[in-house]
Amino acid sequence: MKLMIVDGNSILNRAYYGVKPLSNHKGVFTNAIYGFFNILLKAIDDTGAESVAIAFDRREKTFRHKAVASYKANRKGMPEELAMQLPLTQQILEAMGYPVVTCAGWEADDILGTVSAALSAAGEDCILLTGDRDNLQLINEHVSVRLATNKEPILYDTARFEADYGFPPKGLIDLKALMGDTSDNIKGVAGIGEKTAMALIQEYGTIEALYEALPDAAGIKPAAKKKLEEGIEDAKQSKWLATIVTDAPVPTDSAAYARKPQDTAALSALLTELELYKLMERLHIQPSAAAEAKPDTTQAEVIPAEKVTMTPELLDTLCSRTEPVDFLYRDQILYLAWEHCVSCVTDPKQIFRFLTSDCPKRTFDAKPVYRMLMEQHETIHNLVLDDVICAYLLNPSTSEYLIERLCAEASVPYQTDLNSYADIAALPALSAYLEQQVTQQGMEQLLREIELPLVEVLADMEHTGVRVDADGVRQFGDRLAEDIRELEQRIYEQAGREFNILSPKQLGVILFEELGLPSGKKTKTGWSTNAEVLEGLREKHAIVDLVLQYRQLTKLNSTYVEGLLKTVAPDGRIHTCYRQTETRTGRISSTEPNLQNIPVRTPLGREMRKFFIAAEGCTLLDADYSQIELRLVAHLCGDENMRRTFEENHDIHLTTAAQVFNMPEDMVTKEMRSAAKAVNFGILYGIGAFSLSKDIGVSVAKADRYIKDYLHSFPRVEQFMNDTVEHAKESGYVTTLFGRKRYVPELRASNKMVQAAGRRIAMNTPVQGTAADIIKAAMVRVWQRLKTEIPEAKLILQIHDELIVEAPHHLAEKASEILHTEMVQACQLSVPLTADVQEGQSWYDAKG
DNA sequence: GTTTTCACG
DNA sequence: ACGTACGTGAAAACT
Repeated sequence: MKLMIVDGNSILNRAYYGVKPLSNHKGVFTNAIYGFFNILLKAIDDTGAESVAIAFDRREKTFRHKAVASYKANRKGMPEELAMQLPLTQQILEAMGYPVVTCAGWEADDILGTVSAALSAAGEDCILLTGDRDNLQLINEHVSVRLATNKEPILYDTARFEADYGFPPKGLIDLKALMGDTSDNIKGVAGIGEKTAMALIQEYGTIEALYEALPDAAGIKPAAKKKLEEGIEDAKQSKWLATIVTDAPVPTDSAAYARKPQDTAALSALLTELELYKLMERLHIQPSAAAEAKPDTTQAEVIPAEKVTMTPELLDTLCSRTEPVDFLYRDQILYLAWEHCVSCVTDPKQIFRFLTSDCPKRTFDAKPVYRMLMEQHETIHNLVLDDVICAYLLNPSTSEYLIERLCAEASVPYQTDLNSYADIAALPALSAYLEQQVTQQGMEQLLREIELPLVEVLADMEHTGVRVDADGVRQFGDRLAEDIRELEQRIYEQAGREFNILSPKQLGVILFEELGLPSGKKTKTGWSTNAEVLEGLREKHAIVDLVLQYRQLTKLNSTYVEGLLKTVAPDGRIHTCYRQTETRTGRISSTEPNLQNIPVRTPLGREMRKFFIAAEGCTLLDADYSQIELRLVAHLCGDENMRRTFEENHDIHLTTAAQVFNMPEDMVTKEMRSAAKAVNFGILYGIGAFSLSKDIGVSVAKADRYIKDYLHSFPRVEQFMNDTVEHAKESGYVTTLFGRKRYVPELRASNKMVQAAGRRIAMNTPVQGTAADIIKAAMVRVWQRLKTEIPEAKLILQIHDELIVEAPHHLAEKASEILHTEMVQACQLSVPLTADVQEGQSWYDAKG
């Protein structure tokens, strides 16, 4: 019966700093808990431990023998976000049945020391799980330590320890006695650092042996000798402090740590409340519906759903209902729910009959249903709610929306035993809850006028797709392949050997070791070789430029040429997938393929756009908003100078430069304008001097000056940013002009870096998010007008601030007028919105 | 499965 | 000592 004893505090601590911020929707932090169980469960799997005990500190006021030296007095108190996760972790462990061991006045490592010493004395093996190297002193032939690190855990036994340190595990105590440990308030011997201490312990083994040999030790420098002599009392006291005790009053019989039965209901309730769904999956735990009473309507009667046989007459009745019917369309079966009844329809004709009937309908994720119907030139009639859209509006930061999870959060009973009917049976109550929440949080208009109508618009855009000249793409790819082969040879020549140019690791070896180029920035795993670093090395060696070219060409070839060709449908068009519940700001994203990042910034990359072409007899209309985000800043903060610039349609970067550099506009140079432009963009992201300086190639001090001057010139901008952050700190979230919400839990973190990121998020989201609201509103308006006035013209692409319509030549002018009008009128602001519309046979031509 | 790089707004 | 602007998605290398 092999026991694993876990240093709970140490593992929780490591998990907290190792896992990015994570919290449930109420702002309870969960990252440490999540990381803790990942480490623990992995360790149990890997080591095959048969029983597990988890020790935690209980550092009560009770003075213990070591208190005299103000033991660990300077160890900082845990950050609040970590402290709140500690009792939760213990509760989860207890629900799982694992023994949680604490002892008033003793620390977790004392418990590890005591139990492991007792077991090994009795000849029993055990494993210690910890993130603290101090515990390595406990290793002996029966005790090994699994050390959790930022990367792979290391399993230390005596042999591994000696290989790493050059002395037996007990020597670790002596090592600390000499070199000290500030985090544990152990001072060690003044003037003796890690290097010297290592050498001494490797030579002498213990401080006792060292001091005995000291008077006539020849190998020790006189200076070190003197320090050692003076520090003898410190060394002795430090050794005592560094020794983990083995006599804590805890059970030392491994039978005392047997696992108890798991309380699955309690475990499920805890994990559901914390929204730790990944962990629940790993533990095979179902989310629980009764986590907590919610302060709202849907507490509701738990009337189990009744399965009803569908008949033509019943379907008729449903189709003419005036109350909403919930449906789900899955695997070509239509599931229906109404008034505690569930049923299903399999006949395609009947499915169409229902979906195109007049009765109000609700579903979870309508877009695929629209897509299915559009194949038959049909559409859903009278869709009044889409649950997945509501769930996204309520919290856009969720990675995945599942009916079962949402039910758990909404306290809607979820009857797993209904099997394939479980989702549909839960839908009526879930729909009611989500709709009520959206309304309560002031997002009803956003839902009704923008997001819900947009579902059909996106389905239609996907369905229509965009025509691609696949042969043209292939030829372009062939040209690239030739150039790539040539570059490859020249790079090998320069390097003196062949290697994988795309491997950052191998490239690093070539550049920084073999060619001896100056290595600057590092990533977690090695040297950074990104474009920015390489740009700086261009002058130093001819290979660098070739590598940059190679990267550009291979990127174009694999991501765009090959990637795009894979997705061209038999109709010669690409039907991208627009994702409406993906981004935290409200933007739409595009996948399979991503058509929102087709190259444009370099001449070669831009060539790609020549292959996105209009259908026969048609032309492409490309319309983009001009500086919509800066206009929004002007509107949101109410700065009069900025407002006037846009009102009079002046060059914003030029007027900004004139303001910041305090001079008339005709004195502003090109460089000054481009600096001002960089500042303007920086403002949108929550600028920092460091990044701005890199961006425009001036000193950090100068960049800092620019920012200060900017904020001084536009005090309302600074005021707005500050107010937004303050409001977000109080309420926990930020909103857009249309009421879209995003929670910013980062602002409540104690880590300064995380907090700073939270401030930038809080400043940027209202701007980026409102721009997203506006273009979505424009899309709905453009789509509706095209549909009724010129149905031959189709909206086909959206690239954040740009819309593309495909229209027959003779209708292009009318379509262009609709596109322009609906875009600029999508929202009334204190500044005008402007949109430029251009026309061409290809995307390249239409964006000249 | 994670990391690095790079494409876009 | 560290990392350094917001929001995305895809491919290749690496563990």
